[in-house]
Amino acid sequence: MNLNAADIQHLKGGYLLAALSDSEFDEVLAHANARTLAPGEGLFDQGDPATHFFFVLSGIVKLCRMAPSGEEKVMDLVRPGFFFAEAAMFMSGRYPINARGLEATRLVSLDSKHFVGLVRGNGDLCLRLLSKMSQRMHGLINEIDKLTLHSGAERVIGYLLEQLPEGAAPPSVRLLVPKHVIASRLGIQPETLSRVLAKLRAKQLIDVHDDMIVLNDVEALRRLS
Amino acid sequence: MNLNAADIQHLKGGYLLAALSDSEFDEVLAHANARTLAPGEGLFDQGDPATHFFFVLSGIVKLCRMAPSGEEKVMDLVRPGFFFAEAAMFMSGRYPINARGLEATRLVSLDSKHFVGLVRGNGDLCLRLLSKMSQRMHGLINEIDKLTLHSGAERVIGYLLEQLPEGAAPPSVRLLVPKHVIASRLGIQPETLSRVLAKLRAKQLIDVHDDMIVLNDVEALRRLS
DNA sequence: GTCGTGCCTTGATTTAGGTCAATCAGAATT
DNA sequence: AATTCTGATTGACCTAAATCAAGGCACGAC
Repeated sequence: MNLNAADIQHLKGGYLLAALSDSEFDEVLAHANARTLAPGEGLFDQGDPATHFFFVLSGIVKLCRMAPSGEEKVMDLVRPGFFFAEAAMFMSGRYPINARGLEATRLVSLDSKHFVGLVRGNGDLCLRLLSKMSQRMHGLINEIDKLTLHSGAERVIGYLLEQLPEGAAPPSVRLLVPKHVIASRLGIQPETLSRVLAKLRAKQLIDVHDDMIVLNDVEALRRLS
Repeated sequence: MNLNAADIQHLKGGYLLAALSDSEFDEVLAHANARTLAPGEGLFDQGDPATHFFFVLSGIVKLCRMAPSGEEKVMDLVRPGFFFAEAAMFMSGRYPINARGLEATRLVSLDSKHFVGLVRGNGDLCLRLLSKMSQRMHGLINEIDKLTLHSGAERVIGYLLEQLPEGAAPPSVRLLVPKHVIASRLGIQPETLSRVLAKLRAKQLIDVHDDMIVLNDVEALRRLS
């Protein structure tokens, strides 16, 4: 086993496992392994059998799909403290997307089959899972209508506001992934993202210093969302 | 109780309830009511407390969201034999979308709270639910990248192929909802849908007779998907 | 140093699709 | 039959964003 005490504490705090008793948690741990990803390294591909689900310890995992043209669309960026691929576990057993490390990343790999067995005997955990999944579904529904109902500029502003930490003064966002990745996440081209930011800067609504963006007028931005 | 024997049979065949024992099913039935919707009549609105989930007996239910501008975006069209709003049940307790009858519609309304209580004691049912929800999540993920990666024309073709019944000869699709509703479903304007269909017709790929569309070359269409 | 290489920005051009408006057909109402 | 209404179609136009292309700037390698 290659997880240290801090990792285990981290993992225990994750949404899905918080409902487990100590003995259940230990059992899950017995079927868990730490793993590292190099920048750009693939973890699994769309269509692979969904044998495991994962928890991010450090770094960032990119969940994306490939268009027939070869172009890739980023579906989600998973940060430390979050699970991913836990939904595929109950399905036909295939991952619906690709997962790859965006930078050097450490994660925990958990055995799907074993976990499903555990869930079968634990109603509370089961409900927690159901809630978690429907939460993510609402997120996806939101995503869909943002993509269809809102313009590129509105999506950019929405993303900035989402990323804004609670009481940060001055209100600012640090982009911890390259801009072209954010662009893909928002369904636009890097050039468009660049232009949108330039426009917002021209209107004095934000200041951009490299990957640090200061929101000068959160209220005004929220109105434009 | 205003459900007849055929309705009950229909309901029992629905995905979520097939896993129930007879006594459990009867219990659910005791908390169920039939309901009718007039064309355009609202069932619930985005933000309403999610007290019930539903099963469509006949007609079509439109699940949609309102843009700030007042324009509506159709998220899904629910046909007879399918459940909806079952995901919201486990969540914060608010519906994330509006539901309204697209035409005269009969449906069964089921008590969420009661059903959640039932799930708590039934591991099998729980897993079935989890599977069902992750299935729908995959669908939503697909939807997202169709919207971002594919052009309007491609989405139209994809929709036609989806609607195509299995061994229909000649391969044809009957549009059972108005074209402007389909357009919204696909994230385009009615005019654009009209033009796309006109273009496909010009290329001899389809024939349009009112709401009946004949696919002359399924293979070619699939290549364009 | 200088040469790459990757990432971002900026400009010029093109294009898919939205908007506006006119027309038309079918269904419903008088 | 005349009339309004609703939805579909078509055309003319416009706009947001993609695409193509050219630098700029920081970084590491040599």
